Amino acid sequence: MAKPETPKTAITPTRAQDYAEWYQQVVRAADLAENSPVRGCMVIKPWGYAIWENIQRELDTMFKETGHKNAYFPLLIPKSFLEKEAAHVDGFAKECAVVTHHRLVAGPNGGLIPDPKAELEEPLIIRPTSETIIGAAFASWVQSYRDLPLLINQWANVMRWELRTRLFLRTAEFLWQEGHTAHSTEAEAREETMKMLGVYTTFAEEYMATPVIYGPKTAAERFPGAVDTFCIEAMMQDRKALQDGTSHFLGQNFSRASGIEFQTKEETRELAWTTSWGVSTRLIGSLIMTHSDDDGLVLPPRLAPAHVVLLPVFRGDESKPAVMEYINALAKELRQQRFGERRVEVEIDARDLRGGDKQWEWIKKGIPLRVEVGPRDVEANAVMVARRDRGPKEKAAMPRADFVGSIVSILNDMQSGMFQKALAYRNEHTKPIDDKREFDAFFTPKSKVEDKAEIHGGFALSHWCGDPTCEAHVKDSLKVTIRCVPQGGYAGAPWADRVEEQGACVVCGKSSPQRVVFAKSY
RNA sequence: CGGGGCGUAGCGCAGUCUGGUAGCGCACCUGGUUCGGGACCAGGGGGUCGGAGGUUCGAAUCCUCUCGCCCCGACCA
Repeated sequence: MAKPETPKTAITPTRAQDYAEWYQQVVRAADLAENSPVRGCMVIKPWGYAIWENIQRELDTMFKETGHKNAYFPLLIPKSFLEKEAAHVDGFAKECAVVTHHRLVAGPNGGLIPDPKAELEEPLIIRPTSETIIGAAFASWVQSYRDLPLLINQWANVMRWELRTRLFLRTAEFLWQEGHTAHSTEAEAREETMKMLGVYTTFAEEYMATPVIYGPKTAAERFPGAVDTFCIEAMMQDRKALQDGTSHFLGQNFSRASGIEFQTKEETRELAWTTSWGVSTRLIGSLIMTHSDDDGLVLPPRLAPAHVVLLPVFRGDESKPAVMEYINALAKELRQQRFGERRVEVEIDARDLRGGDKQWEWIKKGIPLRVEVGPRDVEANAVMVARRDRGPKEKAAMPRADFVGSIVSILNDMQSGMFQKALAYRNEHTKPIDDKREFDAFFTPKSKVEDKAEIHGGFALSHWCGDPTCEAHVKDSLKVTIRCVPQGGYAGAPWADRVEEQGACVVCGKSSPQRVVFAKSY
């Protein structure tokens, strides 16, 4: 009996059929994470966590190279701390988990209830972000201008009681890093803000193979309590924008709230200027939606948990020892190669599974290279190499020495190929638009099916007068927001020289100094 | 939190209207034939039908209340 309908793709539905469902299926097929019994919280599985560890390692190196030190602050924040900065309260109050008791007792109907006698005098908030608790520490650390700048980073989990969650993109608890710095001058704090935005841009482009547009947010999109928020924005394959990272210039708002004061050389007392900046496990969602295809995950080699899987092919048990010996030796040779700051990471999959199943499993997990080794290869001193950026059936025989000698350049080639592909896609779907009707049409799906609109839109480079009313109008009518006022990240794009043109606001027609990025977003 | 949909084996589903004591495909295990490949034959294991109450001789099925997930909206890294 022949299989009735062999699907042409490993992931069902495809991106074009149902992008949101495709995303979920890729996460599952690649074994990255799953929903946990805890509302809105995910279990990050080994393959997914390994990606996060790679993100962490590379970023951590970059933070340290720019002078930052890691530290750790409490998970719980006294409610009164959060109340210190008015805008901050407004931004986060609605999504805070609150700890009110410190003991459980047996309840009337069995089970446990919080002990009424053990209610906390002051509730504690599970940190949604740590500006206030770190601010309190900074206040006691900083006395003199000689104590500045203070350059701290924290790797931590935070919790925001999100109403609608999606694995990696928005979970109630997520992992991130938050940099917090304090400076003696505004100029220096602003410089720090931009420096870290630059670090994120470099990381996105060189490690995630993701082109990003960077620049300031509008006031409406600003971090609660910040003077200026800057971001890096990437385009997903459904052409929606995803913010990959943010860097905030906090002015003196938080130092005023937390009392971060220092004595200057001139013996005056001044408030420090602070910044904060962060990226989260959301980056993994970004990776998935930027690069993956209808056969599953595609990983940039620089962040892949492993670069190559060796798949032994046996013809009966008698060939097994020779093949395994060959594979083990090959693995050793490969691991001696260095790819970037890491060695070449090799998986050996000798599980007693059918070859086809194994191949597809690794395709779905997005490993960059699959290498088959069978008796014929042992005899010919060769390998069969398949690349994740090519078709699933496409493979090529290579002399073993050539493969070992060229694996690093193959991985580099894949890495840059992925960036170029993502860049071409983003540039293609970024359009200068001046006419309001064209703008509306750009963001309106053509299909009449309400719940499953086709992939449409992209980044509209349009003029905005700066009036929040015009911004709100676009948001209300089209669900489109201003992602950022572009300052860079688009050199060489066909439309690059049109960004800084003067023009007329696409909503009201008043004059505008430059184009901004409008898009639907995650 | 508002609107819609859905919770039945690891995954995908049927059965629910018209209560009668749980089934299909894939996955998993065993044996065999295959196999540089998303096999085939035979046999087998696995489910308190999301949870709690209720109606009934009898509930996956009817009623009430809950919890969770997905999609759309508001909010957001």
